[in-house]
Amino acid sequence: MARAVTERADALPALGEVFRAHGYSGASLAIISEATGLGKGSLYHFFPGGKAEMAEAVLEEIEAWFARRIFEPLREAEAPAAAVTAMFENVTAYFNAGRRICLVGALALGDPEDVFAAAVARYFRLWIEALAELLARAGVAGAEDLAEQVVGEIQGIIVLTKALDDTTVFARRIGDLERRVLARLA
Amino acid sequence: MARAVTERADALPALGEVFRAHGYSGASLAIISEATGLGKGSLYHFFPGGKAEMAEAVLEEIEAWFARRIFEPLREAEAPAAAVTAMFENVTAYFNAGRRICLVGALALGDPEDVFAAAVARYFRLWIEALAELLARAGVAGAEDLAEQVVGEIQGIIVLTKALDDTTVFARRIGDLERRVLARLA
DNA sequence: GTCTATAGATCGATAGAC
DNA sequence: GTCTATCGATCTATAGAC
Repeated sequence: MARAVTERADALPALGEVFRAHGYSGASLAIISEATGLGKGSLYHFFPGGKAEMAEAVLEEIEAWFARRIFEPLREAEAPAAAVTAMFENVTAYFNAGRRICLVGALALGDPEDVFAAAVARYFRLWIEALAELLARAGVAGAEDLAEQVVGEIQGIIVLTKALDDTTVFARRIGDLERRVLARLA
Repeated sequence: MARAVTERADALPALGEVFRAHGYSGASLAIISEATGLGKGSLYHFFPGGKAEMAEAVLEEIEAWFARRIFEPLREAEAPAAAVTAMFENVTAYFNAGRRICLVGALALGDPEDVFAAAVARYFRLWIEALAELLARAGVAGAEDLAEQVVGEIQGIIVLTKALDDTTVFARRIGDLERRVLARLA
């Protein structure tokens, strides 16, 4: 039996899935309440700022996850090829091999009034910087350009996988992308 | 002075921009009414099915535009390099050099209950098929793979450009992508 | 902390005058 | 075809008992 929801952080995973499934505007408090198992009273107790604060908390958790599992390993890596492979493994795990979309990317496209624009921009900037730094250390020419291309391409793969409702697209395109990046390290 | 709205089609451009800016769930009839200059009475006169019919009509118009300006030229092209260049020119024009997002991609990520899933999937399938056919005729090995990669990468570029709020990302990445595709034609 | 009840606004959609 | 008025549902958010 899962631990009961006794603090904000316990509700974040379910909150993330709700926003992924319905978008920010489409995620009503009724849906959120059902998905988290928390009544409105509890939700506003944990998130006095309402839906906006819930989404912000989810974005913070996502950035923390990527910082720990993606950005920092890239910065601290000593073997570039292994670091690239590890990044794609973690990306594949996080996006559940294409069954899960990127909430940050979805908010980039669908954010009403750009309320989360700063957090969205920071996520992508941090990712590109960390990858570019690794590629530069590996002696790749145009490291910044390649990093920008790779991070963008991952987002495109997620869009395409969801659009075609076909997870083989994700596996095929992520595998191909990884091979192309590794080839640049030689 | 612009022609008055006297038929469905006249309202589609404004409708498209509303859905792009607010998403499907976030586009309320109040916003739609203001953006189109049509009262609710007129909106329901033109679109008896309400918001869902408006979005479907927009998607149909988008597919028609891409069919005429992107898919068919790819299929009918005799000079592959010129066709690729023309595709990227039309894509850049359509997405206004990165200032405009792809509504189909946004619906792929944010569609509630996947109401438009079939239209979304068809759009991407048609694009990939048309491009793959051209690449195969040009003798490119793995034409289907490259086409899938390119169409996905364009979506990623749009996401990244919007996320970073920087149209130089679009110009840089689309230019680079075009060069990489042209290199495969040699 | 969690619950019910409900406020107050806005939602999509309809009706009917013009 | 377009307008205003309005319906009933749903929305976010709050209040107050427990």
